[in-house]
Amino acid sequence: MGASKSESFSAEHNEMATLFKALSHPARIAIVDYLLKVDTCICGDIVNELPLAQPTVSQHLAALKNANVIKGNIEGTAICYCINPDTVAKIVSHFGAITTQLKNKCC
Amino acid sequence: MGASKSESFSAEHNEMATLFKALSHPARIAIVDYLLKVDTCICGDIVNELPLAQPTVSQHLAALKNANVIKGNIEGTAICYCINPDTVAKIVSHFGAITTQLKNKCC
DNA sequence: TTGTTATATCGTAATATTGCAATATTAAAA
DNA sequence: TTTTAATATTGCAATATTACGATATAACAA
Repeated sequence: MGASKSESFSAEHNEMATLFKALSHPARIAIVDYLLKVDTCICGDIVNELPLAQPTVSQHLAALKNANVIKGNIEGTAICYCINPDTVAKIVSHFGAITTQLKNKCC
Repeated sequence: MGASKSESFSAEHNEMATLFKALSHPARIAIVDYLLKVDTCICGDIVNELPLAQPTVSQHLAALKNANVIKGNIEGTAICYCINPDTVAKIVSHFGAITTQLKNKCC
């Protein structure tokens, strides 16, 4: 015992948890932030923007890609990353629902 | 080496990452969901709602409380938990900013 | 005081995450 | 083809998370 008992929870709860886990590291938040700041999606210098070694950044990018937070297109030798607006919309909608439910509370 | 290099990132990035980490487990998503479903904040039966042992649920509640996602008031023998609307507002605002930035993109 | 109920803490095992050096891969450039 | 640049993968050590039995604590009830 020790590992997460994800099978015991609903698919929706697991999906949201996976999404938040992808965003649960400052390096990955910084990557998302950077992708939003840069004008264009065409970029291949994320490694230089972070205080981490190249393999570590590659791992974080893979984690974000795996959770559909970002998309990556191969552009010659480089890779163009950009935010996946669908995933952002999913999170926005999740918190929209929470906000609505909170309005009908006393708290 | 192996631990997170959080000192190397901005306070804001760390804050958001900590918030998302609190929501990065299906049990904690389920707890938030349950607190929103229940009519009143006065509740002390969260343990029975989850497929986990009492100490484990207690740990998850502590994690959510620690990240200010929920608030807990002692009510005799039981404890009344409820969502912290300020933290929800913080996340909503974070994604509001992202959504605005995304609108000015090509992607 | 003694029991009962609700929740927290401790200790520990299983597993997951983080970070990086070394190395591999891939595609364009020379 | 050889070199170069960008990114991915492997292997491994350090650390963090998850889960739970056992036990502690805290407040009310009898």
